[in-house]
Amino acid sequence: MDTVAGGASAKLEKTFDPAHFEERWYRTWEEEGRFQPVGPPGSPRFVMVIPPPNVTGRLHIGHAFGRTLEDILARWKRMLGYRVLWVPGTDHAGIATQMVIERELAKEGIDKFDLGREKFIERVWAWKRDAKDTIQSQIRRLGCSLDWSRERFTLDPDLSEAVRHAFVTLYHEGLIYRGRYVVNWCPRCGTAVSDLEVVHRDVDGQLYRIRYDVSGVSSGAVVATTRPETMLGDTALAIHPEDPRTAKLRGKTAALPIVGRALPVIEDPILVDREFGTGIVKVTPAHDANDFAVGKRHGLTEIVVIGPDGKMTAEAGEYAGLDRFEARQEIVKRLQAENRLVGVDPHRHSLGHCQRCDTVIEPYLSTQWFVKIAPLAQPAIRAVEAGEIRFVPELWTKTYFEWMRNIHDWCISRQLWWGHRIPAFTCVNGHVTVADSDPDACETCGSGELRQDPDVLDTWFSSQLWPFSVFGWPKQTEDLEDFYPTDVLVTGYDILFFWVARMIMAGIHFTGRRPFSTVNLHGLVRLAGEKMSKTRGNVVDPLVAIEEFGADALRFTYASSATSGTTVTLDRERLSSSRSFATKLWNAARFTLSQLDAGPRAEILPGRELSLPDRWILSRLSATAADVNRWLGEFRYDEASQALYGFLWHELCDGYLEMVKPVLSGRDGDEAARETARGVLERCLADSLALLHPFMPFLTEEIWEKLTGRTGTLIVSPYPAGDPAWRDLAAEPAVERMRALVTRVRNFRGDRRVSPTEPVILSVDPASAAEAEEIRTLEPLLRHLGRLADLRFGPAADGAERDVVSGIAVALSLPSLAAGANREQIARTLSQLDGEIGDLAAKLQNAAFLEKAPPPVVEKVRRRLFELEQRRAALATPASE
RNA sequence: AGGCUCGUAGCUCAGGGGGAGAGCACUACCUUGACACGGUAGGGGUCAGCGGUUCAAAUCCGCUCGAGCCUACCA
Repeated sequence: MDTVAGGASAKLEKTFDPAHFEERWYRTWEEEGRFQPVGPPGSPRFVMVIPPPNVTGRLHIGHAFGRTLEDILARWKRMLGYRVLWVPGTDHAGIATQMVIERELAKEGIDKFDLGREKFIERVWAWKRDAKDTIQSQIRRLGCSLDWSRERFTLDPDLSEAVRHAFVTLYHEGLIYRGRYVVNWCPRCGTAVSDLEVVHRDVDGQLYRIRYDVSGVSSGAVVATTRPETMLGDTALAIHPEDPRTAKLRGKTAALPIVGRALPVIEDPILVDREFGTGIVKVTPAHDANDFAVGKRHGLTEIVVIGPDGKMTAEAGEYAGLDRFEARQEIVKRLQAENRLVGVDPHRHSLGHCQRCDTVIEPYLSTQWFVKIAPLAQPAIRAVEAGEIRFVPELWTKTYFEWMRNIHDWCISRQLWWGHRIPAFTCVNGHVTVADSDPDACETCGSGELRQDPDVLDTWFSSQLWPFSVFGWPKQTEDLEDFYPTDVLVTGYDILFFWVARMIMAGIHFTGRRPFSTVNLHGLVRLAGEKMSKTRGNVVDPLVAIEEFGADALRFTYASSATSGTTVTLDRERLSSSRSFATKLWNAARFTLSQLDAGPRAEILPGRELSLPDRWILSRLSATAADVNRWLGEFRYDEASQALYGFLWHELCDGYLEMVKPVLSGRDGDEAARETARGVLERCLADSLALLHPFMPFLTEEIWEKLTGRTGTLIVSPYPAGDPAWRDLAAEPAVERMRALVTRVRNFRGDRRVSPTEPVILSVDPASAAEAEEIRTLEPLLRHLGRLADLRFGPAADGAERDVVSGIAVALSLPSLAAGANREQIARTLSQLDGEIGDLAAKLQNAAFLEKAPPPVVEKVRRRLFELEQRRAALATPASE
């Protein structure tokens, strides 16, 4: 359909089909540079960086949720006149992506070691290009207004340079060190992982009690362990220095079963809990972080018996080559045979699993790189304490402090191929050189024989630089100057520690400034009660939802589901209801456009005489606009979308549209009123489109074009703030009273089970002249909407049913049918009234209430009691039939 | 083991010291010229339980029960 520019005469298709225009509008916006910041540097700006999705495959509905919220903010701020920049990009996601490629290779029967590091990395790059395209097209379909000309990838040359510079800087500051420690090791992934990448889960295991012989102590020493296979690496037994139960073991030497090694009995008050088990602990420094610390304190040997592949090492003697869990069974069997197994008890305990592949994590002694984190954490804690960075919802502040104040050093080296190679070079003499560019010679001894560390960095080491590396840091670029620090970061709370906390630390450390001022943490998306997660594979593609319901409906569903809680439930019913809402808007627009066949009229409003309904809907529009702005300012997307839903559907469509249909029909011959109503209608539609645009950009832009004749300009049109001059505190209650009267009439028919078209006679007996005047003004509407046979002023006629509505005494009757009053219904209402009247009366007899409650509250209770009593009196008066 | 969050209508969830709310679902009626992805009206809740503070508690405090999440080196 061709568009007609310059008038509001264009028609909308009868049926609403989002697929018809969504892609077209995205293309238009992009071609016209709407996603790029416009305006001179220094003018008010709004900057966000996307949380870069992993290039592991496709976007799932959780990502789409976060991006929708960001786009709502971006579009809102853009319409408010800010210079908006939202930077897109993707994350190489080291371990996650490497796993995906390994799986792909496995399908082809290829082992990555046969392929070799370089060829493997080539494969990943090829994969990455496809995945990036997929993700980008998904984000486009969602309508996100990202500036694609600035798209970044964490492995881009300049971003890699930033990573290297960060590493080198921290190293020279003494904040990165290399050392041999027990780390979390995933035998399947073949790499160390950080504490955060270990998922703890309770599992049912066994606690084995094993007797070790001790020279001079006939009973020996019984130790308890959940991991008998590690005993092969025992190098001591430990007791508490003040435990009388184990005092006889002091200074003795034990013999390690199976192996026969002599184990000193050491005393360590930190390791040994006197309350637990036998009070004797086997010490395995190479396979337990606590034992490692004890080993350091007591100078114990570290014997590695489980290798990086999870199999027993040569140190394990006859068990060498066995898988760690097989070895456990064999050792238990052997101990049993040797009569050393004193007992086995079921034992439920927490066990670490690999976040990526769920393999049981092995504490493994190896040489790794670490970030000394405490000096970085301090300023990051202070920034939040000082309010320079704010979390929304606020409750996350506590969680942040909790973690930051108990933070541990961060293991950043990964034994992977996909990622940023660690810029450390070791010479033949073992000296380490760390530099921004590859060194030719060792900086200590000048040796030219250098070998770069084969490991790569934890993905999050590069992600933490994202808010400034995307702008060219460490170079002092214009972009960095202009767009950093950013304003708002929107992300899921699940990466508060992984990413947000680390960005705050890195941002402050490297740039001296907080990376953003507000962190909006949203909940995690569940679909039909099922938990979403990348590794579980039950992800749902947002494109499927877009194809079925339209991007606008998906977005509106996200917005209205975005409560401040920790989970967001996405279900089909909700999507379907959002689509209905889109359809409702479409049809309201169709109707409005059909009334505006001679061009726009909103500008004629100033100086015109407005009817009560006109004043009412403009007042509601103004209030709604103010509310939406306020809610968005508080990141309450749910409240904002609800306000719009309520206004558009229940006030504009159900209310105003129905009220003005008689005027618009022209049958009453009041041309001036008709023109005014058209103007009001146009104003309401235009502002509704603008208000809804951040939530439903495609549909609103489509209608906007038909309404204004301006193509693709809604995205940069001003966002309605809610004109206070339109607030009308007289029109609102007047129209609402009238609506209540109409409802009462319909209700009356319903009680009597007569047709909605059955004429009813309504008598009203206003208490004041002002009220009478108000009702007379609204009389045509009351007659029309209530389908009244007659509207009479004065006391109730014989046979009528009496009531009080909004303080107005009314009487209802059916002229045609002698339908008797619905006694049951009335009796039920009366008993409800009696209950409430009793409560209120008791309140007013309570001296303490009268004395202590604020006068307005007391007054309110009085008024309400009065109204209820009026109603009771009216209803209780038997109609004189 | 600690910490956090949550228990409100059949479902999903807002609200949060003074008259229990929304959307969906449900019931009845309505082919009214924007819309049946519609309209009109209606039913439905001792706001998890117990105790406390208060003139007043769904709302604040404590405890109990239940659910979820996070952190943690208990052999």
